[in-house]
Amino acid sequence: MGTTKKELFTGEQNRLAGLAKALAHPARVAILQYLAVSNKCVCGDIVDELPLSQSTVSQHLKELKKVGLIHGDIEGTSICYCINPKVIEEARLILGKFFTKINCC
Amino acid sequence: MGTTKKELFTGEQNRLAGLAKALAHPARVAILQYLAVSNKCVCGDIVDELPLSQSTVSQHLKELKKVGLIHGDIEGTSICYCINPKVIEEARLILGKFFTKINCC
DNA sequence: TATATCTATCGTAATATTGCGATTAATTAT
DNA sequence: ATAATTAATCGCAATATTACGATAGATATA
Repeated sequence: MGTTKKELFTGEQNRLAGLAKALAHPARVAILQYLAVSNKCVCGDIVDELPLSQSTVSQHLKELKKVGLIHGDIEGTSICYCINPKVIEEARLILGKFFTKINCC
Repeated sequence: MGTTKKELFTGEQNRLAGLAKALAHPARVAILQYLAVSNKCVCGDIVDELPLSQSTVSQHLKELKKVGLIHGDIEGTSICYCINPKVIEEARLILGKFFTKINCC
């Protein structure tokens, strides 16, 4: 046990849950906000921006990458992280649709 | 360690993360969807609806209650769970605002 | 080549989550 | 009063998450 029984739910329910999970930590919310305001695809100074260690930030970036919300491109010695607008839009749509249907009653 | 350092982030970032966390499991997504479609404030037959045990469902309901997305009122021997439209609206607004700001670049 | 910088990953520890069965507490029905 | 139903909670086990320091691998610079 301890593992979510994903196979018992629909693909959409799992996708929504997966996207929500990516946003379920304030550090990851902060990372996305930071990437958004620094219009240039900001790289590893996310670490300087956040009050967390380099390895911890790296782990959070990995989570965001996993669901596709960001992607990282090698830029010399550092890595340039960018928001993936398509997945942001997907998340907006899925969550928007969800709330619309929920709010009906 | 193992605990999120909430104090290092803003109230809004933590609230967004908290609401997202509530949606970060397909069972809780399914519960909210079920409560929404069954227009009468449905009670404990959520358990029959979900492929999980009674105690597990109860735990998920507790999570949803914790952030305020639902509330339960005693109705005789059973408990009537309802969606809290105000918190649904709050979540919609917070997430909507978030995605609008993120999607700008 | 040697050195510095950057980031991923490993190893470890603490805590949280998910899930279940069993029990408990409360209410309703007999 | 007793039995049945409902839902929360307890106890337990397995796995996941969060966080850090240390290390490793890659690329740039001296």
